[in-house]
Amino acid sequence: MPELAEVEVYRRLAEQVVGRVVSEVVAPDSWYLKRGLTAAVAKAAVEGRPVTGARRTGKLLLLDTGSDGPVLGLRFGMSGRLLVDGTAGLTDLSHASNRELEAWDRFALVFEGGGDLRMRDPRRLGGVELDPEEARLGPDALTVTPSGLARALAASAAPLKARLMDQARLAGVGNLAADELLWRAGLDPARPAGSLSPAELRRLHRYVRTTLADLLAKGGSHTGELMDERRPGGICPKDGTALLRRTVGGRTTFSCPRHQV
DNA sequence: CCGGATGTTCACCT
DNA sequence: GAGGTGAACATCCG
Repeated sequence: MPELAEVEVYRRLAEQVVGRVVSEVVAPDSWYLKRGLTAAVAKAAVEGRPVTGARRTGKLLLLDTGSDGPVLGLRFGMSGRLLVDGTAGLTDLSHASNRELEAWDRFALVFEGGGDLRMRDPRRLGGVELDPEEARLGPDALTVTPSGLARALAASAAPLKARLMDQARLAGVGNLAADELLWRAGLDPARPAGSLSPAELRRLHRYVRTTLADLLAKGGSHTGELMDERRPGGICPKDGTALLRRTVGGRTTFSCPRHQV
């Protein structure tokens, strides 16, 4: 589920806990703690500290704990959700069931005075780390500049879609958003990333930003126009051509063989 | 029953 | 070095 749009919704939800003081860290699943983090270390690092900021770069949600405190980095994988005070940031799930089990709660912050922030993740593909290397991520796709995008694609033989989803070069574009924005931009996902003309680069930059903003405004990465056609027999909503289904950059990819060139 | 799914990381090839 | 592939995680759905 979570791509940039979903994580931005989570970030806005997390703003509700800014100003609250962490009374307890609940980390029952050691597998969910990444890069050597342990429950004991996490507790010692943030218990008693206030949450002072809720930021986001790409799909990484960052919680600040004061100028002298660590940063908590939250990743949601494909099935992770955020709940604050028992309320989920997203209830409109594309095809996931609405089954909810507390057994899937992998990490939580409990606050003084009540309330909590929980990560609920059935598949355990997400995780929590302390002081994530934010510099390892490329510029956020929602606000990337033309030159930032050009750098992400520069002189590469890799497929355009693979580069757009490379979080170290451009942060936030997931599989669904990549297909949607390339479809809107009329660009073939398998084109070598370095083969775009200056005009195509400008066009792509415009569609990266507007598509992600649009998906965010509609409430999720599954709200694109291409979503309903991501199935056998799907057709291009623009021209009715049978969509092409293939693997590009290791991920299932749908595109229109007529207008995406 | 089988295959695939909105993500990331890593080992192992070419 | 640059890409590509498959595995792992655990659950649900068609």
